[in-house]
Amino acid sequence: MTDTQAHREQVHERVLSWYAAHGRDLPWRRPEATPWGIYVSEIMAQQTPIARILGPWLTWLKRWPNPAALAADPPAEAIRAWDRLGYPRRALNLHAAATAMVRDHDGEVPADLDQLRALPGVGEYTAAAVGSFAFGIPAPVVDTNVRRVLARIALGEAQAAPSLTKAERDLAAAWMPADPDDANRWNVASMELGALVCTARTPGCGVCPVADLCVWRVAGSPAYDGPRRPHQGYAGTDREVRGAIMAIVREADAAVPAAAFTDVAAADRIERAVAGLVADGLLRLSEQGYDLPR
DNA sequence: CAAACGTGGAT
DNA sequence: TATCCAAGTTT
Repeated sequence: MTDTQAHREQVHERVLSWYAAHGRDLPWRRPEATPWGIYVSEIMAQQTPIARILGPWLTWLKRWPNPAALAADPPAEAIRAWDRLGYPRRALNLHAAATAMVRDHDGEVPADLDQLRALPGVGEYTAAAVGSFAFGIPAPVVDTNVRRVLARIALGEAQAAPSLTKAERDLAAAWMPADPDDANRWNVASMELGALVCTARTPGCGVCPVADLCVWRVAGSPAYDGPRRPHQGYAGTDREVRGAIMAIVREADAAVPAAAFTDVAAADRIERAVAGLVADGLLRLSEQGYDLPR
């Protein structure tokens, strides 16, 4: 009974109606949301909890309602507006992508998977997500939520492997409903199920619409026995130093001298972090010191 | 392919 | 307090 075509269709039905009743009313999901708004939401959501991007998204879209508006401002403004969302290269990428949209796509978000994928900061996931949510292209959207949902429902495993495998891509593709509209709804609905019910830490199997169809659940929710995801530390890393330096430069009114960073860490670590930030284009060295790119 | 890349809330 | 985890991408 498990993982047959009939099983999948039953799961589709239940998850789609669950989403219709319980999906969140996020601003980029509303009918009036533009491809640009959806694009910005996807970049902001990379490795970042949805709750944390809500405010910044509203601010961002009000200030830069379309790609041309953002492209008209210097990258420094995008980096400042990004504030503490993390991975500030995403702000730089967003600005560069807006510039590319103006230059190559008539100021619009391209409605094509390959053209999306060619934009800076857009990988396999984001291209599929923007394609599906903004343009109705029924590409499999395989994010961390979908991976976990499929691992449990279809494979009977508590969690997905540490990194996306070809087997998982194939599985996600096989699970796509044949009808394009259903496929696009399945993308957002299965992601939402993973975000709200089929969560990593304490899954809400008691309220899950497909608990009785879940291979993992039916097997008694066995513990994960595969390889663990490598632990990503932060304290003592260059990332920590880079973050502290960027915070100082963001909040300064003018270029700051290197001396402004001395309290952040040991001199050699500061030197390495600054060099990296300059190489990444997040920092610029002028006569007066370091500032954001213009 | 492994490792780098920010930040903060939850357990 | 320590670790985990969050709509990934790039090199």
